[in-house]
Amino acid sequence: MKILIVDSDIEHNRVISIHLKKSGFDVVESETGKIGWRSVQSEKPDIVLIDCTLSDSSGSALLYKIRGKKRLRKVAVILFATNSDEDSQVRALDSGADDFMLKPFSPRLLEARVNALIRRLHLIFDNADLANRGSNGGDLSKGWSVEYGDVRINAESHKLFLKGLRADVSPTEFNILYFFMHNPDVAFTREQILKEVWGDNIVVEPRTVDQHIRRIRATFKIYGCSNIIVTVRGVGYMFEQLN
Amino acid sequence: MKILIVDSDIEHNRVISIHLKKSGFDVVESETGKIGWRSVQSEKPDIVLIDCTLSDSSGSALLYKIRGKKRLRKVAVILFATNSDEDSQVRALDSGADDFMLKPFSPRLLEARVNALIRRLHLIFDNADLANRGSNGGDLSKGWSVEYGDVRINAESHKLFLKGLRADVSPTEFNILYFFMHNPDVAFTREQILKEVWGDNIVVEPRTVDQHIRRIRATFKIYGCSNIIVTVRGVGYMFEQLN
DNA sequence: ACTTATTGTGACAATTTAATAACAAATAGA
DNA sequence: TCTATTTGTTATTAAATTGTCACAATAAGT
Repeated sequence: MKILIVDSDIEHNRVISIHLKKSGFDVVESETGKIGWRSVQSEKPDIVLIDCTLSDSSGSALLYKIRGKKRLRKVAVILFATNSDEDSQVRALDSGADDFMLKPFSPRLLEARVNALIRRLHLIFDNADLANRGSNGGDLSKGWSVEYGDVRINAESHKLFLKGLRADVSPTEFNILYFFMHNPDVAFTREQILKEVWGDNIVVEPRTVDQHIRRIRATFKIYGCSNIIVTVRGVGYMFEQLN
Repeated sequence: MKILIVDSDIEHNRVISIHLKKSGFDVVESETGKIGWRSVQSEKPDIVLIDCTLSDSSGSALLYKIRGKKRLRKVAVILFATNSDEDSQVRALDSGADDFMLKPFSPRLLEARVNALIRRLHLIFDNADLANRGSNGGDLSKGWSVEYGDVRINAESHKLFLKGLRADVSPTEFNILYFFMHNPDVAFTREQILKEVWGDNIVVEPRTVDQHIRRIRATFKIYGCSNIIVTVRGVGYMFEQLN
């Protein structure tokens, strides 16, 4: 397990680092947010520890950069702060941190929290096969039914109900809906949609997605359902769970 | 998402429960470790909150039981304790808890930590098993959001809320806001903003930033929000965290 | 007050992006 | 087979976003 520490407090840095190394972790250190950002990308750590009070850029800015990269979503992040009110603690967690610790803390406690995180990460790897069986085919046959407002979709029977009435949609339209309904309130690019619904290695023009969305919308309109698939300008489309 | 609370402190129990329910969680309560153990098996919660100081059996004993059952490995556990030294905190985490919180804490903080855990759970299931959680679920995909005063912004859904109401902004405006909200109280030059928001190698007149700021401000005005983006004369602009 | 530097404003053109429509290719059903 | 449906591509249209400028307003310095 590789841990990256981003902390400008060199003394604190050293204490933690030594302790973690002694416990068998692979430890890398950065003193500034800038270097930290580079290290995150090059070193590919499993866990990143960030001090919120960095000299050049705030820790939460680094966190936000990390969370912005899809490739880095899996890395776990623990934030530190020296003196913080509850608000900033909540904010830190809400903006994507996995844990938050108030300085000063003992290396032992840090290690305990790091280990707790690792246990979760292990579950991810254990379930990797589950997660990877994505996109095409297998995924769709599972699961029961999902319902949001007027829309109910049933995977097994491949049926779509609008306001309780059976509505007819083509297979691709169904798949798109199925995908969207399992990811409400997340905007996807056309490319992402293609990848998720069509499959990884299928080449289709991104604009094709527009057509299918259009057809789905038309069907919805017939049944008097409100626009459930919203276009997010500059991004793509999103299934919006009302309100 | 279903949460089971095991806590003999009824008052505390109630406060937490109400808050979590309001946030869309499915909440079940138990007052003793014995009942709690039965509930864990029957209710199949996603997350269990345990107060370490239960009347009949200690919380860590319940945790131990849960971790012993293979079927229950996946459930996340957060432990509470009223007055505990660091040692017991470490012990709690080492014996399998996902998180540990010192009482008293505000419901908001609890929710933030619960959400942090859920994000991890989501990564584990990676859109695949979410089908089974189905329909009624509150907003599972809350995603990463930042909030200051009247302003809340959500990266995944690309949504901006002002005073709780959905506000419409263009992509660039959104990006600027998103950037600013992750770097509160830091003044940036137009050049810096361009670099951060537009990208490294894109050539745009610095004064263009003014226009976007203007449009953002106009939107804020409509919703009666105070000037959040302040101009710093001679430098550029800054997102000011009100206080 | 005058001058200068800096920012706000409004109008407009250029650009980007999405909705629409029409059509060809592929697929499946009878 | 033939037909109807589904699917993907492309061109056109419509709409929204964006960048730029000239100029007004404002602040700062002398």
